[in-house]
Amino acid sequence: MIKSNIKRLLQYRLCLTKFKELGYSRIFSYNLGNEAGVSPEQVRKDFSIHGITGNKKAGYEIESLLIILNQIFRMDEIHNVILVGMGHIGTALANYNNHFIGQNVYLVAGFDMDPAKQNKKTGIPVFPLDKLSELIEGFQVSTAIITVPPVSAQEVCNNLIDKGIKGILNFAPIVLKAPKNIIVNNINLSTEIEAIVYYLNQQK
Amino acid sequence: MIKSNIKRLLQYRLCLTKFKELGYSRIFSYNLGNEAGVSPEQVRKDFSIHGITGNKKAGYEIESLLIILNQIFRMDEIHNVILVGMGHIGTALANYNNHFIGQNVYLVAGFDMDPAKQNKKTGIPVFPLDKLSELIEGFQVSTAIITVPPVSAQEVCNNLIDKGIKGILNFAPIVLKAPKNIIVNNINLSTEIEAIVYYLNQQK
DNA sequence: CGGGTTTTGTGAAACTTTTCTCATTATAGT
DNA sequence: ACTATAATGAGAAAAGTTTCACAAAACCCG
Ligand SMILES: NC(=O)c1ccc[n+]([C@@H]2O[C@H](COP(=O)([O-])OP(=O)(O)OC[C@H]3O[C@@H](n4cnc5c(N)ncnc54)[C@H](O)[C@@H]3O)[C@@H](O)[C@H]2O)c1
Ligand SMILES: NC(=O)c1ccc[n+]([C@@H]2O[C@H](COP(=O)([O-])OP(=O)(O)OC[C@H]3O[C@@H](n4cnc5c(N)ncnc54)[C@H](O)[C@@H]3O)[C@@H](O)[C@H]2O)c1
Repeated sequence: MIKSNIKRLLQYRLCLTKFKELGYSRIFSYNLGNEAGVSPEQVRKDFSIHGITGNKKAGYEIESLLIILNQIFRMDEIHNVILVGMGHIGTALANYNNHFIGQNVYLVAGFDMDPAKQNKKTGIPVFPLDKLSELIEGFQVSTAIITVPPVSAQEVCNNLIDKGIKGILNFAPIVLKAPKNIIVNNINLSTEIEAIVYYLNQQK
Repeated sequence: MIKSNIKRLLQYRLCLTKFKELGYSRIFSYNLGNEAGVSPEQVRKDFSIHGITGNKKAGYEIESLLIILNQIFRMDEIHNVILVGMGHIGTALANYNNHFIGQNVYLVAGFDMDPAKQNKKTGIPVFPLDKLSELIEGFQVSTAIITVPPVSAQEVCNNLIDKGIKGILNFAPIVLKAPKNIIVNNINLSTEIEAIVYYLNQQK
């Protein structure tokens, strides 16, 4: 019960917010599963892992579910995040800053080796790399997003870990190497598309 | 042996290209696994599922591995893809067009409801939605990327399926509902960050 | 108030994926 | 040519994840 359970809980949280906005106050595992694209049993198992219980026949109360989920994900604390590489993807993420779920994740600064990017107004202030230490300490940042070209990604990763970063979301199409105590999440958008193309070809 | 096996094969392919560029001609499961972030046994299992074999003591020949992987992923065929929603993420993807792995995935057109986006020069031509049918048929497109706000995503999805799209990569933070024969890959970038924050909090 | 219905919670079963183990064999060195 | 070595391939075991199945509880309605 590791990654997938956590990602599903975050999805449930999103769905519950939606149901709440629609005026619902209670929900059944069946409806939540339907919205989140999983089976009702999966929903109940996911909840039971975290000791979340509902009421037989009456399902779950949305409001209290959200309170528990917010506790699990520390939605009361602010988590400052930095972004290295203010190119296309980096800029897209920077502009999304005020949408990050629940507003408990904040992109506080971007970094780029290119001085031209350091002036660009992109939702967050952009700095040269020699300001890394200062800002990581100043904003108590422990999570970073890497959006530099693959050839520089490992070097940037090492640098970030050296400066105290503990969690990394990497968009460069390589698998970053890092000590086991560092949380690394590698996302490869090209692979996500290629995989769809593969499955479509299989169907034929 | 489903999604993860395929994603790993695509990653191996990327790593092998890199090793090839570095001048290597043979590789061991140990080295490939190391580069791709998995165990050597996993590499061999992944290969054996697709009937790929190497040589005892001498490992795998990179060139022939790449040929087989290219066959598995139909790298010889061109796969045209469209993009709906030319906002921040859509534009980032459009500008990445000529980098998509192996150059067998092409973004041929973007679509947006906003006429202002239809003029913008962003790597690919952008059209209004009423041109969907025409371009899907003209370019024989079966895969689409959805980068519209969540509130419009399901509607766009239905529209695309209606026009003949069979595979969808969705960036809107909802789980799209689609018939079982349609391949849907939902990516939620916010969740990817939130998950890292969660694991970091767990460590403390 | 009590029987019928609905939904939860969970242990067991089924299934999937990864790791372990080791016989086998290709290669390199002697 | 022979031997030692090093790596694969695959079956078995382990670990992880999802689905099944059903008892128990809460609610509704008569
Ligand atoms: N744009 C996409 O749609 C897309 C899709 C798949 C993968 N990716 C990957 O995401 C990453 C970013 O893509 P992009 O399109 O935004 O690239 P980009 O070229 O637009 O941006 C890269 C930025 O990183 C900066 N940079 C380079 N080296 C640096 C370093 N050592 N330190 C700090 N900054 C540095 C550059 O100045 C540039 O601003 C790449 O690894 C790319 O392969 C992007
Ligand atoms: N930008 C990010 O970093 C980021 C992060 C996480 C999730 N997302 C998600 O990705 C999606 C796109 O994000 P974005 O930042 O690019 O948004 P955006 O607002 O910049 O772009 C959305 C685009 O979609 C167009 N659009 C809206 N409704 C449409 C419709 N019915 N048909 C066609 N086009 C339509 C708009 O005109 C706009 O150009 C959103 O669902 C967002 O929640 C984005």
